[in-house]
Amino acid sequence: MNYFLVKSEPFKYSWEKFNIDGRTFWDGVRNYQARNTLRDMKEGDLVLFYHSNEDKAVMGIAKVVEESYQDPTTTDPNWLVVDLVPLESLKNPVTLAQIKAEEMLKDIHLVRQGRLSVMPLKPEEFDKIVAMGS
DNA sequence: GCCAACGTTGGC
DNA sequence: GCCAACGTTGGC
Repeated sequence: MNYFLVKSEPFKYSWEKFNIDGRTFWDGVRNYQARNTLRDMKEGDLVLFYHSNEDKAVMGIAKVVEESYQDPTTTDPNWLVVDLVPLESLKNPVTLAQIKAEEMLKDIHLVRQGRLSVMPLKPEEFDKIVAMGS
């Protein structure tokens, strides 16, 4: 079981919209490092859903239900998507400021490499953020 | 709205 | 293959 974090701008695709949809394919990744991470996602892996810009907070937990396949929004074979379903909302969204303030979380990609839109998390980092949000 | 970080592109 | 220029992202 692996753990990840994905980012979305809330006005583009929000956690609320994701919950209404019930399932989505994670498209629009146009960065090789992020693509490689998508490729590593396996069915059943857990993914934190982060809102950039307005909220700057982790909103909830999603689950990978379909491993990577060709991005249906392009014919360019370089790009992939995975299918995600929402699992649960965090009671208290965990803000970027809170994450930065945590000693064990200050080195995660979200902080160190802010522009990356899909990134791996260590199990203990995932657990920590979920615990902070409960 | 500004700016820093950083990935990508293209000229040489 | 290097590196400057440029574009994009995202925090502030």
